[in-house]
Amino acid sequence: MDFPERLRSLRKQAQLSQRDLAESIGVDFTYLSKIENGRVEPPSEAVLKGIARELAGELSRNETELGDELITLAGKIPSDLADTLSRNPGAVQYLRSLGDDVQSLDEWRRLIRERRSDQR
Amino acid sequence: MDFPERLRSLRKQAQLSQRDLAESIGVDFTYLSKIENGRVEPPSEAVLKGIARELAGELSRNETELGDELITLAGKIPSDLADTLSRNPGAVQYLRSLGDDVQSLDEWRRLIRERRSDQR
DNA sequence: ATTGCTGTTGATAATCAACTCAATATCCGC
DNA sequence: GCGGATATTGAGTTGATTATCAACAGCAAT
Repeated sequence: MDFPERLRSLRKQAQLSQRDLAESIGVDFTYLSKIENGRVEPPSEAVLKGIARELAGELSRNETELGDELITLAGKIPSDLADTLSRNPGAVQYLRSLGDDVQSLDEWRRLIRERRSDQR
Repeated sequence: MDFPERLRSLRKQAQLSQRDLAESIGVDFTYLSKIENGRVEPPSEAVLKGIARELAGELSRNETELGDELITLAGKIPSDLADTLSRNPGAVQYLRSLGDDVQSLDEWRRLIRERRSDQR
């Protein structure tokens, strides 16, 4: 599911109109419409986080996690993570060392598990 | 060393004038001047890669690696890595799982070594 | 003291991202 | 099929990003 569909689906699950959601996050409702129809690029991270904040409650979901879902679906990198990356040049090298052969979601999950077991 | 200083230093090592370098990458030389003096933000990734391409030869350095150095010094994330990250939602989770306790360059180096030994 | 190279600066332009506003269309219960 | 809520569209605004251009200054060799 792409970002526009996903947003519309989540908003409907939360039983909010475009107007209601838009007003609660402080943007014009016509802008939400365009986003949901893919007529414009996904919005800024600030708006995405606003959406996550409003929807998380209604949907009983963790706000940060929902934010990350929306942000990555929108093709962006959460800015706190981006900051970590650009402050740590080694991190970029590290990702390059992984990048080519770690393409699937499962591979990333495996890395997380490995790391958890390392720490024990 | 910050980005402007580093760029000037590399350019001088390569024995190129601002004019020469600028022309070879297709920007105005006055723009390079401003960049080296920190009068403007570091340039786009396209320009940074152009710089890396031209300097790598002169300095006998790997072009991609030099590009990464410049791009991260400029406070950006190489776009191919950014793409990998946003196409792999798990990668964001993975980085979150590392982020807090992997702050130093040495830690990232250690992760790279660990991974290399895993593969053998 | 002029020529030729190098670097710096101020003003300004082009492009793009992220929106808003006014108008119009669609849907839905009555 | 009317009225009120809801959604869509086209045109325009604003600020940031990413540069260019014209002008000028320092310096070194001729």
